[in-house]
Amino acid sequence: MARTGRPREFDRESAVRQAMNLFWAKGFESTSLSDLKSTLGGLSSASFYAAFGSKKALYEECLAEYMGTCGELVATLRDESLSAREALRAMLWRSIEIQTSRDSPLGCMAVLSGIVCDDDNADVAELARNARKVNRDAIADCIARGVANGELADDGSAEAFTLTLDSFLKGLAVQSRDGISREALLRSADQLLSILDR
Amino acid sequence: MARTGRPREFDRESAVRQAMNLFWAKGFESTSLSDLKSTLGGLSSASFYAAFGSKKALYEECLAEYMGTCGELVATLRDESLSAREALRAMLWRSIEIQTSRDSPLGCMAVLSGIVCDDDNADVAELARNARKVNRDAIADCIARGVANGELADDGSAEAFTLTLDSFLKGLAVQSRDGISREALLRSADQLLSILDR
DNA sequence: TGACTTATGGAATGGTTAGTCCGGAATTTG
DNA sequence: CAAATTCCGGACTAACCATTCCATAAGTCA
Repeated sequence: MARTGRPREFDRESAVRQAMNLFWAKGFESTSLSDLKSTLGGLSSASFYAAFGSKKALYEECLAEYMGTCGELVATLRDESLSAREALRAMLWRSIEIQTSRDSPLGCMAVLSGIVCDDDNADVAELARNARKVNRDAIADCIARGVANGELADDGSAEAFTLTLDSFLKGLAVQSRDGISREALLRSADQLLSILDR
Repeated sequence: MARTGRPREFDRESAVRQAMNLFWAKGFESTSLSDLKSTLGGLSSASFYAAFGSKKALYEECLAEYMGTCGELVATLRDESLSAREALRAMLWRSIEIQTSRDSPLGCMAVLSGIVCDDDNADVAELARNARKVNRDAIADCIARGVANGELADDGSAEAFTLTLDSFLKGLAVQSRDGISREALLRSADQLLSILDR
């Protein structure tokens, strides 16, 4: 059943992707409605609000889009065809590749776009925080899997290693923004994994 | 020679410290002039601009204050009475203590307050970036010192280790904001240093 | 005392913010 | 064809933004 009424003049999906890149690059608060409207093809306020509801609602959509594409690490971590160590390494490499890619903003949207906020945007900060927690939990699960199948030492260091990896991962967002090269970060990631060699 | 003219009615030094806490907690852009004026004792616009020049100038002062006090890690790293490893460990512990302290905002001001910015606040972002670089260079120097005196292996991994530590350190800012406990982060930091035990 | 200097309260600046509203245009359905 | 539905351009709102201005107050110096 086709939709009745006048058809939308822009592609909503690609608009969300463009908005995602804007929020990713500038953060939630520094991205203004007029930024968004002009980037998404010069649409009017009426069109914007009819299509997306509000700036916050669009941000939420963009963050979900990000976590389902560029920021997607969970699938790698859960890939049972890889050993835990291979999965962790693949996750780090994938993340570094995306964070340092020139085809998208530097760094990680979930880290950069919603840590520091005005009080009345606390809900935006919480969305980003939840997104970060999803990744942290997936890292913990991956390590637990390695411990369970005997691949990793069962010496009580699993929680610490989760945080070590996760902190490093989040630091990458800043390093990428600061212009540290992909190659240097990759070497650093491999060195970090050598913790498992003891 | 005493200053002439009507004396200022507030303590400029303590005002800078209070402003530092505000910028630290909320970032540069989310901290508004009215936030600042009311927090610094309800002073007027005239008094604010007479004392500090502009919002950006005050931010610069606050960042310098931060780097000279709470964010001060360079002195620890250069402490020649400590071995390189001891210095690195002391630096990490000090940083975690401050970033997770309840007596000041969570996380690191140099990381949180100036990564994501509007285009016309690019100079603010650069101030914060320079502050971060100071710490990174100090870490590199400390590791170089350890290599030079034979304490650390001279196997070409120094640059990677600098980045590994520095990325972890910056990730701490996010973890602290996300409510990760001090104790867990300290365990994680010690695990990270075990890279040196190979 | 009077000249000078600096700080203060408060009003006013021009610009931007997110969001609303309305009249008209474009489409589907009957 | 007419009715119903949806979208669009653009004017509009009310709040907030950093900053400036001015008359006045409170000091020092000679």
